[in-house]
Amino acid sequence: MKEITLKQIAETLGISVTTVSKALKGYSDVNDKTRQSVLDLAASLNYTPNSFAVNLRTKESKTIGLIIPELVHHFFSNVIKGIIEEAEKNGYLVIILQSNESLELEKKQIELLINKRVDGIIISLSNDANNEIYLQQIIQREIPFVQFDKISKLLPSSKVIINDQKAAYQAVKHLIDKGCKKIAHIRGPINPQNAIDRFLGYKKALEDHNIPFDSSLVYPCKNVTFEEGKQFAEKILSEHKDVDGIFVITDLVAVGVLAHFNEHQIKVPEQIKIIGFSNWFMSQVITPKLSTVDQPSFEMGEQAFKLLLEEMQARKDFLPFTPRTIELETRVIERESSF
Amino acid sequence: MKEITLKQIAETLGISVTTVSKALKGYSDVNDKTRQSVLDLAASLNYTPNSFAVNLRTKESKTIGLIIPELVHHFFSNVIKGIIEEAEKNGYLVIILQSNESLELEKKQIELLINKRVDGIIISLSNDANNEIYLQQIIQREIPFVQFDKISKLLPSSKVIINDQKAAYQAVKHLIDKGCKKIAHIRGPINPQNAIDRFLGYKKALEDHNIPFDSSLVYPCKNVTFEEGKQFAEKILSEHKDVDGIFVITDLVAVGVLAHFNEHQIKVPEQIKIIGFSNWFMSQVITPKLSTVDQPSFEMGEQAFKLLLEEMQARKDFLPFTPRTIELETRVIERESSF
DNA sequence: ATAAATACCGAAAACGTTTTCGAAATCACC
DNA sequence: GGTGATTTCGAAAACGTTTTCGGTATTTAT
Repeated sequence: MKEITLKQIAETLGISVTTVSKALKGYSDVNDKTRQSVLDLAASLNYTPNSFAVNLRTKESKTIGLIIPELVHHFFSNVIKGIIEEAEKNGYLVIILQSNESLELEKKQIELLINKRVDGIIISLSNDANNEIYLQQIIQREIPFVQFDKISKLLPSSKVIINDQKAAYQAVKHLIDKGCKKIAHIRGPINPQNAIDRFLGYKKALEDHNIPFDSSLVYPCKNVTFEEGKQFAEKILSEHKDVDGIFVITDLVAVGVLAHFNEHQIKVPEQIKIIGFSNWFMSQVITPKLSTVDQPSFEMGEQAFKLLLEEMQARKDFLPFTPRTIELETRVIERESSF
Repeated sequence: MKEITLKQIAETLGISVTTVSKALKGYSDVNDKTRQSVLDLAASLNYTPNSFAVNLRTKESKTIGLIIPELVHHFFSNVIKGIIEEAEKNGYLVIILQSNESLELEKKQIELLINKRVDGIIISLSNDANNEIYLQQIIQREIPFVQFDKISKLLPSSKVIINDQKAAYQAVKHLIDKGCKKIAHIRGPINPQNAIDRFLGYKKALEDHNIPFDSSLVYPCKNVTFEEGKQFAEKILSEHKDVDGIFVITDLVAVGVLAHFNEHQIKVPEQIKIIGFSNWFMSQVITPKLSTVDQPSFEMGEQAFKLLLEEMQARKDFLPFTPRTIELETRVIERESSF
């Protein structure tokens, strides 16, 4: 069971390696008959080119790298799915790494991918990352590079994002429209851009509707977990009895809030209305069904790969490339938790 | 910004490429001083070996392929996480593909991975796959190969599984112990081995406890979705009013059942007790909390990679390798839905 | 002093492909 | 039959690394 090579085909056919290669690659300077005999033999031997050699020769591997903070997460799995499917359509494979929200790991993984000489890199940053040198180095080395969701605005690369500020604004406005007067916000960690933007959207919606902003109504998550949702729900109840609405950074945490309220006979939406973020599958399954902001995760993955492909092709053709940013639409989904 | 190569280092140092390579790889036949100068220069130039060339020369890429039926799935994301982490520890990267339960895609993807010459393949089969030729070909070509979860028993490869029959037996026995007399089973599709085994476990538990097996109490899923759970819940109620227990193939479907019962004021566990499978995170969040069978998904991933590594190393050293099967432990988790 | 052992280095082949460039052979045309 | 165009082919270089093998030069032992 030895590997079939061009050389073997050439020898059994009594022609040169060059001609075999050309025949297989559809060059015009090879006779129809010889081409046919090459194709026939290659097919019967089940020949496939040695990709290691092709990589070396062509300097590309048709493989891209993807780094995400956390794999086991509805939003990210959907993005990954979008990336993989779009990549496969275009003949690319995807190597996935997860940073576990660790700067150290993220750095190491980027170097890993660069050393592997992937054709491009897609990344959603860990919480603490920002304008780190190891990120700038990707751009300096002219490696095609796309950020999505959790991005560094400073880094001049292509990006796929939603307008977090606007989306949050609409979510909070929805609560206000439903009659809420005192709205708390369970926000994400301090650093990530999208947590900041959602917070700003929350604040602006209040101001635009003449509701005074009260910083004691803002509760920052550390790990963005179900458990934190339960804890903050309790804290909110004890610190601000008259809160009648909560805008939560993401559905998972909002479900924690709901769980706590269910256990303590707090009526949602009668006493407190809740809206989450990202339209997790489970949010329409629990009781009461959770209102949320739909975030097109699968499409985000597709677009991220498309942007990367643009840059990869531009670089290959030595064309100039200027990064693009794609902003996807979101929409409020009204369900029982904010009726 | 040109790529640094051994040749460049050799030329600036006035020595041969050979010596540079040896110095970097710690060969003993190179003088300490020359080694040091090579290491220094390499470090200052930020040299990293061209992996395409290394791959070609060493005939390995330190990359493995992983094919799963569906990425957006709590169980599979956890397995993937286990595989990636274990692989990274050992210097391997992971290319992920998803078959979407399509035989066609699965076949194409395996060929893709073989042509990419990955060092090994880990797979969880799509529902319809069994002993297909394209699977046998992996083994014939002596590509290190591990199956997990949804496996083909006939295929002589390493495997990581749970004892589905035993686990199902224990789940049903749990319902019986709790007093259930007429237990329905919402099972998986006809083909996959684990659906078959869980069904057999269900049947055996009934027989061992003198409960007659009634095939009209078995409801096979097609797509194993939340929606199917709701539909079967309704069907069971209309066809068998006196059912007092249901064993469901997986938590997601069981949550659908619960949702339907909640909507129609069927009391769980008072009227009907329910137990699911795989200990999905959500199962302890919904009301009532779902009893289930814990399936160690992360560990399954770790073990799968370890088995693959064993085989990869054996092949590299031309040692004989006989496939191993690792069976992981499961345990029934009792929660509110079966009190 | 010579012989044998050791330390250090480099030429060269090999991995398998792609592509350039020139040569040979065939053809068309007057 | 001679010229030029066209068709068809292959030699060779290149991608960057690893490893074998032999050759000096130096050291050690006698």
